[in-house]
Amino acid sequence: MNYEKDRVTIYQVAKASGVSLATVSRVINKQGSVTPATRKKVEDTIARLGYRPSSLAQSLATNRTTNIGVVIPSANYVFISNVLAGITEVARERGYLLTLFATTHSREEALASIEKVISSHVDGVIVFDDQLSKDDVSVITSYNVPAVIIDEQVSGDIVANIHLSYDPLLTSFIKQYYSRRGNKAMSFLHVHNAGRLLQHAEKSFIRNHNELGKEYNIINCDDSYTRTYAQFLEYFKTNRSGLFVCYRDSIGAAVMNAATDSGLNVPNDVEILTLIGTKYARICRPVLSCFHIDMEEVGKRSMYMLIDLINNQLQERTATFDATYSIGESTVDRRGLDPDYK
Amino acid sequence: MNYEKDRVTIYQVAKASGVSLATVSRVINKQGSVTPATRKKVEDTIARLGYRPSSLAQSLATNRTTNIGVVIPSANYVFISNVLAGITEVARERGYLLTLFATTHSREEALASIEKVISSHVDGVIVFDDQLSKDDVSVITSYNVPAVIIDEQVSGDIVANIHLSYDPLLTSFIKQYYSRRGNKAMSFLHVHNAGRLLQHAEKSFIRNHNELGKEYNIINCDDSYTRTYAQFLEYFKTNRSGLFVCYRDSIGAAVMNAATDSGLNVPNDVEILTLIGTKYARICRPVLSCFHIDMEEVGKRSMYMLIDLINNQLQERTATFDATYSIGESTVDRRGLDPDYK
DNA sequence: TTGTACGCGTTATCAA
DNA sequence: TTGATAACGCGTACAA
Repeated sequence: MNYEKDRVTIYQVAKASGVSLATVSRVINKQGSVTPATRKKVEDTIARLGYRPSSLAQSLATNRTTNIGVVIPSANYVFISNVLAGITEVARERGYLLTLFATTHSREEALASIEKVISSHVDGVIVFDDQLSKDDVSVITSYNVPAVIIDEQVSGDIVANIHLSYDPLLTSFIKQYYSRRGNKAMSFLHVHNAGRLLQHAEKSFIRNHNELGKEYNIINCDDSYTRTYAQFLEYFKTNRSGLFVCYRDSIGAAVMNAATDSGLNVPNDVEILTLIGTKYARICRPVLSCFHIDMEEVGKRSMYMLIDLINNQLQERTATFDATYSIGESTVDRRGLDPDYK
Repeated sequence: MNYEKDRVTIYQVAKASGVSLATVSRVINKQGSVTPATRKKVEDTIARLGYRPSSLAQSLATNRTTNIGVVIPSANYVFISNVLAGITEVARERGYLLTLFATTHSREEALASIEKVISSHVDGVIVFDDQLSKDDVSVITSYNVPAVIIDEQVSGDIVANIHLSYDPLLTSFIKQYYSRRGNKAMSFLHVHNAGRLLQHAEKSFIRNHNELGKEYNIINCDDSYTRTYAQFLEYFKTNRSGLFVCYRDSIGAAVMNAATDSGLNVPNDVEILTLIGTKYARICRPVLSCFHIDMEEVGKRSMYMLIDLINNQLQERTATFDATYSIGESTVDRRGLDPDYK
């Protein structure tokens, strides 16, 4: 194996086949007319020399990269990697490559990502990042890069939005809870810097309680199973009941296990609701009740929308995914939610 | 916002600033000497025009992309996304962009990915894919692309390997189990097409049993929580005990929950061991006993090795990650494993 | 059907 | 300190 082999160029292939590089270009792009004989001749030398076209040069010449940028927090959450899996699948199927622009919880780095997106010449970009505002995203589109934004409304000619709808479900959950026989105090687990999705849910939680004139708690906790588990082991020494609305399954499981391990009964003493439920809600005992959106589907859909956007044939610029209530064993009420409940 | 704005080129910046494009190039690359006055002049027009250098053209000219390719199965496993998270973090910290080459369980697509890796001009590649053999990977390095291979041994000048070591731990687990008081029949859960890692473990499982002259079972199951749960709900109607070695936490949880829900006691009737344990092992009740390697650390390490490899200053071409035994409640023995146990 | 010549947006070498 | 000019590897009108 020759590791020092320099990149074989189209020019070398042309020379070795005794044709011009234009002909080689026609062969590899399968367009324009080429005699079967010359085609074979060229294909043979391509195979012999191990020629691989430089996508860099191709992109520069055609102004297309067949690369899609994906802006996501590097955070290692299951629901994020689910979105990524969906994006990945469609990308593979449609022949796109994915460039990852990972952000952190730092806003500066998020902005730096935007610069890189613009520089990188991607054909389009999918943004699923809580740190970026509308204006930040507009910068991208102002450079003529089509964008699909998940969970944030941005307008423009080459933008599409995907809306993740949790609020109506949460509203009806709260209202029905109190109207039926909600006797436990409700607490919302606030996680610092966990992003827009959680913020919206928290606002909705508070608003609903205010409207109903009900007391509620906001409990600060870390976005970590271990620490939240420890925290609630302590908590349940003095508090022996409650309904807890949690961000992710890990957090919900932490509260639930802490309750169970404190000798409390779930759901009779303590109820748990998880906002972003994944398949891990089901492996818990008791099974976690959760709100659920198929994030892989969200990823697929955003990719399909983006491709249509790129090809200028996107009809509907907004897609909404409604969360559903996955009834587990960590809540008392098993009747489901009426979405039209007033 | 002007969406029709064409890409501003270095040439336009030069013209607008009244300098040559060579000077602009010096300014954006901060090298060569430029008068503070001209520098400011250029920087101002860059800001005014909203110029962003094309990384495409830069890469073509410098023959460096600052892009790292990542070849992983699109499969949506937690341990894979953990690796990706580790890679991502170091990439961000070191200013590399990531290009994702997702493969499926189809070998053809895996080979297609290799072609794309070569075409894409990445500065290096990290391969964590069970479908690719040594020879496939050698193709990449033969094109002068440095590579770090996870869980497969490939040799060459510009290759580094990361070895995930489960076998010794599994061996001592099995030996100690029988030498102490292992009275339950051991079963290995075989998942079709789950890749090399599981294959190795299965081989090791069988070899150890043969050496000890012990009976064992191989049980085929799907790589899905739901289906495996259903399967074992059925299974436990007739089989009321056993020790089950499972691939991932989901599978282990499926068997465990099926056992518990069948009125069996874990670990007294049924014991469970998970090979690739993640943090989700701990949210289960009982807590799953598992073998564990910090996959995020694996990702980070592979990135560090690759960067060193690219810069020609990698000392140690092989890194080994030894699995540790995370003792949970799904196995009877809580004494841990002696790695030197014969 | 095939070849010539130019452009894509940079970097880098060499003069000035 | 600056400015021409030649690469980098390819696509593509246009001409032959």
